[in-house]
Amino acid sequence: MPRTTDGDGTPVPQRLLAAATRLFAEQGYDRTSVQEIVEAAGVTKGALYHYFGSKDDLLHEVYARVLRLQQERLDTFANADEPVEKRLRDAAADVVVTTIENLDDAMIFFRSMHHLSPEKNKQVRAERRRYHERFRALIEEGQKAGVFSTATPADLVVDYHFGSVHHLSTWYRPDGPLGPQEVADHLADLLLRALRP
Amino acid sequence: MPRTTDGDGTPVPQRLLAAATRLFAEQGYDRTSVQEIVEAAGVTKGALYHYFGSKDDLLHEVYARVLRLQQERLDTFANADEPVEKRLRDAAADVVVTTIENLDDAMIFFRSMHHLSPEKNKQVRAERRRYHERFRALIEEGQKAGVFSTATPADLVVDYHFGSVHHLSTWYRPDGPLGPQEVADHLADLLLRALRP
DNA sequence: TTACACATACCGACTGGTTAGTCTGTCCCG
DNA sequence: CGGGACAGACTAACCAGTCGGTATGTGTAA
Repeated sequence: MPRTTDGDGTPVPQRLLAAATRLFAEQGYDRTSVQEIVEAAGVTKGALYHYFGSKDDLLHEVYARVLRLQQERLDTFANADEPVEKRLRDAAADVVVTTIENLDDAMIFFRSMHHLSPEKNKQVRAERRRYHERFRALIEEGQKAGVFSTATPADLVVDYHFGSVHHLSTWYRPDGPLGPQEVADHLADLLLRALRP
Repeated sequence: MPRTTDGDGTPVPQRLLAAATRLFAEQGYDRTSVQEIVEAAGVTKGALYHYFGSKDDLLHEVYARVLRLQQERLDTFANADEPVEKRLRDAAADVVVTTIENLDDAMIFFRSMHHLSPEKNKQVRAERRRYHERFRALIEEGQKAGVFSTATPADLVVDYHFGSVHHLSTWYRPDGPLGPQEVADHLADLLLRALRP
C-alpha cells in the first residue's frame, strides 16, 4: 500500500494544498511556516518537498486552480446562446457565487499576489488579463449593440465590478443575512443598472 | 541643535513613517525589515524604537493617518448644503481622487490589515465602520427621499463602491490614460447610474 | 515462486541565514 | 549636569530548504 493516502482517503498532495490554502487565508503567506502546513496535513517536510518545489510553488498552485476554474466558467457563460445582457448578468453573478464559495482562495488571490516569484507573478497576471479581456469583450459587444451605455469605458466597468468581487473576502460572512446567490443577484443588478443606456 | 531634523529639514519620526509607508507598499509588511526602514530614513534602530513601540506601531500610524484624512473629507462632503445626489457624487468621487493620490497608503490599507495586532486591528475596524456608516446614511437618505432606487440594500451599495476603490491600487497607474479626476468621475457616475430609480 | 534491484514515498535532524527588539553607551542642549 | 535623542552591537528565536536514511511496492529473471 502506498502511503500516499495514509490515514484518510485523500492523497497527500491534495491534503497539503488544502492545509496551505486554509492557513494562507487565515494567517497570510509569510506568517505561515512550512512546518505548520505539514503538521496540518499530517505529514513532514520530506513529503512537501517531494511533491512541491518550494513554498512559493504551493501558492502558485492555489492561483492556478482558481484561475482555471473561473476562466472555464466565464467562457461557458460568455459563449452561451443568449442575448448579451443575459450573458453578462449570468457571468457577473456566477463569479460572485464561486468567489463566495471559495472565499479562502479569493482572500489569498488578492492579498498574496506579491508573494509570488516575479516569474510566476507574471504568468498569473497574464492569465488574469485573459480573463479580464473576455469579460470586457462582453461589455463592448453590448455597447456596440446599443443595449449598454457607452458613457464609461468598458475597461473601467470591468475593474469596477471586479473591485466589488475582490472586496467580498473582506466583508462577506457565511453567517450573515445574505446568501451567496442573493449577493450575486444584487451585485449583477448593480452592474446592469449602471450600464443601462 | 537636536538631531531630530538632521540632514534635510523633516523630523525623524515623519521620515521614518514616510520610508515605512513606501517600503510596506512596495514589498509588503512582512518582507520589509526594520533595518531597511531605518536605512531608508537615514537613521538607526535606536531612533526608530525611541519614537515607536514596535514595527506594528509604525503600520498602525499609517492606518490612523489614512482614516483620519478620509473621515474628515467624507464629513465635509456629506454635511454640505447640497441635494443628496450631489453630496453622494462628490463624496464618492473625492474618495477615489484621494485614494489615487495616496496609492501607497491604499495598497497598505487593504493588503496589510491582518498584520496588525488583534487589538489594533479591532480599533481600525471600528473606525472603518464609522466611515462606512456615514456613507451608508447618505445613500439611505437618498432612498427615503425617492431619488435613489431601493432595489439594493444600502449596505451592499457601499461595499460595491468601496470594492472598486479598494481595487484601484491593483490596476491604476499614474502613467495610464486616465487622470485621477477622470477615473473618479467615471466611478462616481457608475455609482449614481446604478442608483437611478 | 522467489529473490533481488530499483523507484517512489516519505521521515526528521540539521544548516545557514534572517529578524525584531534590547541594551549599553555617547553626544549635545539647556 | 541631567535628560532627550539617538548609535550600533548583540541576542534569542525562527524558518526555508537540504540531505541521508528508511520503508514499501513493482518489475523481472532464475
